[in-house]
Amino acid sequence: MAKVKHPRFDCSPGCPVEAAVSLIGGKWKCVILWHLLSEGTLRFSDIGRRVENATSRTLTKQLRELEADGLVHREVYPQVPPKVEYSLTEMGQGLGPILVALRDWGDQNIDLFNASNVA
Amino acid sequence: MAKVKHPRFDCSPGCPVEAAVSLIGGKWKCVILWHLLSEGTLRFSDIGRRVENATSRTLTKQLRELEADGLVHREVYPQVPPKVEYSLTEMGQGLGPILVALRDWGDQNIDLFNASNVA
DNA sequence: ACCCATAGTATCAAAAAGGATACCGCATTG
DNA sequence: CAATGCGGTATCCTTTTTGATACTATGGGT
Repeated sequence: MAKVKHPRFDCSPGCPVEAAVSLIGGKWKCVILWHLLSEGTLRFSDIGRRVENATSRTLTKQLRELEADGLVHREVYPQVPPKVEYSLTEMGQGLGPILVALRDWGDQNIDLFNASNVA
Repeated sequence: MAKVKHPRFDCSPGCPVEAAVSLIGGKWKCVILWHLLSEGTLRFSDIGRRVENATSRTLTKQLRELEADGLVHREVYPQVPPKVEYSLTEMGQGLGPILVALRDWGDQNIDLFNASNVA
């Protein structure tokens, strides 16, 4: 199910670390994944509301890539008005520890960012 | 010491997860960090040899960003021929758990990548 | 005298990512 | 009847990132 044809994937061939970052590296992907992880299934517009500052085009692209990479599941209900639900696949759920590790590190060091990020 | 003025940093303002990925998101940064973590101090050319496929210009940029972000330390020896050593700062060492989490996840799922990545 | 290694830089070009804006059909709501 | 929400698409543009290539100074080895 997963495609890793993103360009950013030719370090040490088959390097699992780069493989992983290449999947979560999009500008909004982590935020999306985080919300899906903590809130479960969400509709497109729900995600949009949680990810202010992202246009719907951008959001769509990020979600489609996540889907193509096998991290999220996209369920389309053939209704009008349309309804599309996004949720994490099993593989996507597995990202939990990574996101937690990222958050922990960020929390510990974000004061340094703010301190030197005054400009 | 750390600057987070990278563009990719305006999700939920101050989101620690995005802050972290924005620092390790460069194409070669994880590989560099990984080598510095497992091998300790390395010279520029040492890194270059471990990161085949990256031009020296690209390598320089990645390293300088890592330095500006406070993750690696750059020690210049005023010699000829030049000698420059790179090592992880304390903050950089703290990335260990993240890299391990990424690698673990990648290892568990990389077979899926290969399976569907035949093209 | 010649060549190589070191740690880059400079310039140009290409590609990839992301954003702005406008638009769609259709049903519900007012 | 008009406006709104839904889940996008289409088109264009700008920014960001990465790569290719050539070049630098110097000192040591042969």
